[in-house]
Amino acid sequence: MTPDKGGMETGSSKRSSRKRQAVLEAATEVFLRDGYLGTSMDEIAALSSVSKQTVYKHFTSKEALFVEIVSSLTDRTGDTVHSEMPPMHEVGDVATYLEAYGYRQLSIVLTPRIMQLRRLVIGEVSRFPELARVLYERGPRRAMNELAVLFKQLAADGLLDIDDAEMAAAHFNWLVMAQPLNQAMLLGDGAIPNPTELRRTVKEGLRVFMAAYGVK
Amino acid sequence: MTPDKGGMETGSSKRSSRKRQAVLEAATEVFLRDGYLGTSMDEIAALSSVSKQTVYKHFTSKEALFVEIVSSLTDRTGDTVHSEMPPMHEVGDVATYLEAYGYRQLSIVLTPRIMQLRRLVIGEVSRFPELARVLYERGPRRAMNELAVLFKQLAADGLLDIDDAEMAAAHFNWLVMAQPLNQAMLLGDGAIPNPTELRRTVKEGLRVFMAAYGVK
DNA sequence: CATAAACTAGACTGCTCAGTACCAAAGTGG
DNA sequence: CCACTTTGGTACTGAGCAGTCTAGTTTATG
Repeated sequence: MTPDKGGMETGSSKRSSRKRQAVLEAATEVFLRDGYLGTSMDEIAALSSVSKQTVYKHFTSKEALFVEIVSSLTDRTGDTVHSEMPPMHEVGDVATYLEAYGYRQLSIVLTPRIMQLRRLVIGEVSRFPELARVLYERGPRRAMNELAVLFKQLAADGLLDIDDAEMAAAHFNWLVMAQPLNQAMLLGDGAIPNPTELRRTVKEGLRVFMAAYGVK
Repeated sequence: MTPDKGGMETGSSKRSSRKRQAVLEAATEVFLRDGYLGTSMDEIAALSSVSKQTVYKHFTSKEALFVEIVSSLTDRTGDTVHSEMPPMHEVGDVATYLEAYGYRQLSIVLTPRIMQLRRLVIGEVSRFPELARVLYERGPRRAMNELAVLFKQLAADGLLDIDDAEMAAAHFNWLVMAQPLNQAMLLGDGAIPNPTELRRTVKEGLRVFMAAYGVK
């Protein structure tokens, strides 16, 4: 038994959690690069400068390590996307706000690391359906839900002409994201557009959106 | 040497090509189900009721077999999508034509087999970048190119108000496809919408498109 | 029926891998 | 400074896999 007396239970010795962190970082890198089956525990141990024994002290199995890493990445990404966006308290007009929102969204999602995560999870849908479901919920689903809430408010304020807020959210989301996302998905990280191109994508998508949902 | 006298060179003996076909079908099923690394050549041989030797007589390696299967599937799918669509010789109005086009597109792409192909290829982007590139070219890229041609014509005829036909093609394509595609991609084949829902997706996407690109 | 080609069955090579066992070395806490 | 826990290194188990090889069997063909 560990001498776990009383209160704090942060992480026993400091060394242990340092090692754990090293394993997590190395495993993240290798899994993202080579996929689940393409990754070996020996490689993870080597890259994290840790013995295999230690890896198995912190994580019960390859599967557990994989699930932990993907879940953690998914959570952190989702939180990054949906943090600190001024809640539309009169940032000017609707179009300006939506343009900033869309550009922000795009530049976060179109990142090599996040694209690799998406590819990894999609490739493992049949082996780890839960991970894919979570990625969907915390990714596009969450974004569209929050957009729908915003759109309902804007419609109530007479700033947008929207019947079905969920549908409008999907339209906005994909008008902005779909083309660069799907392109980079298949053509690789080298096909991630530069900021100038992303700006244009957002502007043009927003133009279409406002033509359909803007107040005349 | 094979007694290959003179003209025809269809497929030497008939048995050989039957076996070859059996291997292709079995391999397609297994690769789509278990992925590249998750598939073993023994399993393919067993499922096709053929000896391993015969598998290797027809395909030089696992990699070659995989490439052949994915390429073939990609080609056939691309051809299916882009075949026999009446070339808009006055099918009525533009909206009706585009709605039929969009629905057709959606119902072909949102099929378990094609979704699995997409997932498979995306999961192997780093191992087989060529396959992903080809899937992109013959899939969305090709669809959008042909749409752009159509749009240029329609704009010239004064039936649509379009500046950038490529951009408009991307908008139409993703307004219709993005939501159900991305959803089914991550949530699995059980999340493929039924025809009624697809109809609605197309109608609503088209509504937005026409609001932005229709002539007033 | 004879001959050559294709096929089958299964063993086999050489390799990789997940997970475990063992022991010595090093860090930690009192 | 001493007991105790955590590592490191490494070898090992048991399994799977790509690809080859051998020897015998089936099939097509003239």
